[in-house]
Amino acid sequence: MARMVAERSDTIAPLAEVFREHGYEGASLALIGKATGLGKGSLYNFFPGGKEEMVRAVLTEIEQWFENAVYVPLRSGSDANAAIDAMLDAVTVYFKSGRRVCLVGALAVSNTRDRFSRAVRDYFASWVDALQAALVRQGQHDEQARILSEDAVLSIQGAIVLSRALDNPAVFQRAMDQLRRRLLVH
Amino acid sequence: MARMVAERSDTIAPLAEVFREHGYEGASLALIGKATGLGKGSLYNFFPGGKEEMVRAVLTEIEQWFENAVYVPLRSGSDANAAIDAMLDAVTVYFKSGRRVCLVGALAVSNTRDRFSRAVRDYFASWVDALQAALVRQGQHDEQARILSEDAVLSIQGAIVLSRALDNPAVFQRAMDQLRRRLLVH
DNA sequence: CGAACATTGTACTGATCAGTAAAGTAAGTA
DNA sequence: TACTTACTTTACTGATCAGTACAATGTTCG
Repeated sequence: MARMVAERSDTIAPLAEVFREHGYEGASLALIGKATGLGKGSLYNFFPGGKEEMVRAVLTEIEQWFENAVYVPLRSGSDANAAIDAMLDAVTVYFKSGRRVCLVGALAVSNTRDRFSRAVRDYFASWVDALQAALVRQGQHDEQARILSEDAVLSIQGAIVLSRALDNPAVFQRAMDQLRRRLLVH
Repeated sequence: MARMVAERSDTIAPLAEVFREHGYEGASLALIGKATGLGKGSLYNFFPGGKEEMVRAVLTEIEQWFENAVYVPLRSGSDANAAIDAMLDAVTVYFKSGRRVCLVGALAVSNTRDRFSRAVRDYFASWVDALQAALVRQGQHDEQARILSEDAVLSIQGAIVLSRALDNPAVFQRAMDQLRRRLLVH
């Protein structure tokens, strides 16, 4: 049949969006097909492991994006303060002020948690560790930096939940402002 | 057929648990039947509206529990500080230090959000408002109390996500300790 | 007793689910 | 030109989905 020369990599973004909007179970192959513009045949050609492989591909992509855009600057940026500030800007854009769900966070509270538990744990552990490293470079003690970095990551996740629940992006914005006050050295 | 004289109210608790564990879409009638010990006939006898009515019944029950155990003391308890302290104790037990998911929070990030958006919004709005009232009684300004109460509710939701993701209830505990420091007047 | 009613199990509906099989088509390559 | 490989469509599988229909049973009350 007609070839559309689709590339596997082109499917990741729409795949991510459909999993974010409908969750793992809620994202049916019909929905996935509509979102990607691909039929089942193409989908199983690119992802022989089915939905599970699709989610893993999406998680890998997300992990890489955060690694480059967030974790690397936090771990080894020349200016720790600037890296933290950039992180807060980046997540505000990435999560669209709470209008966009965090797929990894959603997986963490779903029944599919066990299936992707390692990826979920790694994502959050890397984030907390990277932020802790930046806070230590700022001059904070290890324990205090740990508490602050856990608090920051958890606040971002909670801000997504609450701003969506109240249907009010300003809640997300206020939470980010609050984090700036707590994390940045003036 | 044999009667087991089940009461509708007896089904709410197992219903809540199965929705928490599997989400709205993931909780199939087969799962629900197993959790409640009831067949489809009984389930549809008690809840003619099907799954949607079951979730609404659960949400009503949750709302009432929080109203009595948390919101009322926050809004009008004689000791605002004690009410906030009791709230933090109550949620630690209720959410089992993050091992138990918040159904309302999970609905807020799922695609079924629209269907239950009013109940979800009301739950969180009541919580934030009640906590704000307690903080104002403590002597805080309205705006600062608002920011603090949003921050507290969002931190609890985020603590559930992060402690589940890291599979570590201590994360939840540390978050509650942090909240105690921020909310309580010493 | 017997009628009205509430509760329950079973069997069914049609829709949708994830996944498979295979044939068809294009592009690249020898 | 012939062959291989990559991609796509179509049609199908059997399982499961939510929900319905209904008969069988018990309880309650006149």
